[in-house]
Amino acid sequence: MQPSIPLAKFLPYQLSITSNAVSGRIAQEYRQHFGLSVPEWRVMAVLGDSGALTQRELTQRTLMDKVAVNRACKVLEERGLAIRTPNAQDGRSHHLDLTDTGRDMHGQIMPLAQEMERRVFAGFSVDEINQFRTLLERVRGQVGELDSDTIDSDNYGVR
Amino acid sequence: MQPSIPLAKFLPYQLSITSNAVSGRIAQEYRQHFGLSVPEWRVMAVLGDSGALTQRELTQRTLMDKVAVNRACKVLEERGLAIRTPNAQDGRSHHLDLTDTGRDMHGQIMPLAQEMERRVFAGFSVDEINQFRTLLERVRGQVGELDSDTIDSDNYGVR
DNA sequence: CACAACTAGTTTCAATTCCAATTATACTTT
DNA sequence: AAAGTATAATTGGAATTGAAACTAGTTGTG
Repeated sequence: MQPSIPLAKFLPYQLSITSNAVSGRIAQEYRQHFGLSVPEWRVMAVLGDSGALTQRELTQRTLMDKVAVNRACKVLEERGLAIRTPNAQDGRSHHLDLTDTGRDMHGQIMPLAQEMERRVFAGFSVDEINQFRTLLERVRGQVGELDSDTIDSDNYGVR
Repeated sequence: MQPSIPLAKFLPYQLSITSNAVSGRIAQEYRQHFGLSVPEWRVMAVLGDSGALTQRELTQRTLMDKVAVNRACKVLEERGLAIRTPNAQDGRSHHLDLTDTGRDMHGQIMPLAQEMERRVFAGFSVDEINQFRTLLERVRGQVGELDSDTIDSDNYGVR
């Protein structure tokens, strides 16, 4: 029998708990300061950055589920932070954009995000941060590759 | 007004989507091959590694919610993969351990985990893997630090 | 143009997750 | 040893999530 890795050494586990810790902390800040959930925050960040978009485009850019995007948009609209205007090119969708209030909030939100990023990566050199970013991207690319083929039991454990 | 980072460049976001991609992929494998959820898998991994433990100890070692641990244990017991025996030292808790069947499955599970890890990090050098591990640990430590103090609005945006 | 196939957005429902309350036992203090 | 406090496990219920169904509008094809 092979010696089994302890869970704590298992990289996907480390990745998961680290990500949860960071996300949890950030979610807490957004909630406290602005009463925004993470999906709501993401939609605002993208809208503030690109101007009016459809939900479809938001779904692509945030990599969130379309249901999550839809709910976030609904909340933002109800709170008067965003507004939907009809899409002349396509009657099924609308353009979503920040209102003035929303744009104001966006102006406050982004510095908080940057401050959080700065704090979470405090003590990292610029090189380390770039390295980290690169590694994350490569991992993600790798998972994308994997998604085509499935592991079968004749196919693992042996090199 | 400060220029706002596009969401895609925001490190906590990159961390989150990468972690989700990896976790999602791994969850899928466990479900397909063994019908196990991630919490169930984690409990099995730890038990197979350390021998009998109480739920409290499992909660500590997996960093999961105690409810999640409790439910995972219940399922494992029902499936005959683990068994609870009374704890002579403390009548409130029991010792949880893998059954022979559970131990068998553990023997199959760990190679799959290792194969997944290998695939996700295929193309990484040993140095890069260690680097990545170290960076993750440092980030997590940093978030722990942060958890004591809260950001207030007079306190960010300015270096 | 009519019909089929497709897509954006929304709703519904079921599963999961998370918090708070509960129960049973253990420990501490007087 | 009785009373109060603390802790392990469990349960119940509310909130969140995601998959699939549904609606309305669009695109492509004969």
